Amino acid sequence: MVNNLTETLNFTFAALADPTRRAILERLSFGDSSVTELAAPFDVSLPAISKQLRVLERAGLLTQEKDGRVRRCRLEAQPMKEAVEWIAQYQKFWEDKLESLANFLENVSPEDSTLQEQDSAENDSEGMKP
Amino acid sequence: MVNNLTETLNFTFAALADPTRRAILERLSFGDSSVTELAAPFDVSLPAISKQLRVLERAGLLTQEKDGRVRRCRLEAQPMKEAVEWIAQYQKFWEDKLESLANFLENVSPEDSTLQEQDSAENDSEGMKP
DNA sequence: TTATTATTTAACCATATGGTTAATAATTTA
DNA sequence: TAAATTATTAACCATATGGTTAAATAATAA
Repeated sequence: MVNNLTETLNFTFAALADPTRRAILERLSFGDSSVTELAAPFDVSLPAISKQLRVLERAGLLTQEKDGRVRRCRLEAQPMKEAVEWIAQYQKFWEDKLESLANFLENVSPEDSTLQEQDSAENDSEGMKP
Repeated sequence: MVNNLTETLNFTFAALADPTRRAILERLSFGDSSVTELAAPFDVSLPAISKQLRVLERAGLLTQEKDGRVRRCRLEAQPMKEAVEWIAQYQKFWEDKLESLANFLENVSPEDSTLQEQDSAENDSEGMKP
């Protein structure tokens, strides 16, 4: 595990950059899970998953507890909090963007100024709950 | 630039995983900047920074606008919003943790239950504004 | 005790990343 | 026009990443 902010952010963002690892975290958000269970949805070998778990562990996003021959994996969300807090300093930049868009729309067509989240759902399974 | 959520998250988190790139983004949060200006604080070559800018561009976190022989770099925060929204689904996990800690402290010493952010400031310059 | 199950470690491979120096392109200044 | 400035591209290198298969370790079941 990691002790200072810079390393926490390095390892946390790196861990979150892989879709398999993000899917593993989503699975764990429904409850603790064994390694085999975690590996099941993916078309890769168990050692591959084992490596992904090391990466998540390094970031402090996952802990393993030995329970007989099974290892119970648990989500640890704390590093995400630090990641979100780092990103939060930029919030005003994307909010400003939205506000100027909102203002633009208001000026152009005052009757229809609803801001709609454009959802590029095409070819995208992120966020699917199993 | 990137069109679907999974790729946005892949590239955005990957871009944020490097401390040099995060520092570049912080610099840009104070205003647009040339490549040379961006490179100045770092002890690496200009081509190295140029590569980092490509990574930020790939994630849609930066745009460059040609202005004579200078390229004006600009922060684009939108992908961070998507990153934060992905992480936000885990918010309750770190909040629950804090709450149970708060409850624990209340039970142990009801007079001194203030939650203090432990700040491991040692060897850590993240978040320093230039 | 011998299998079986769960998981990791070891050794390897291809590709990605982050850095270098040298050369090139484009623009401005002298 | 020649020189200087800004930045990129090219070619290269070391290390990291994400995958593989085979072997090893540990615990439960037969």
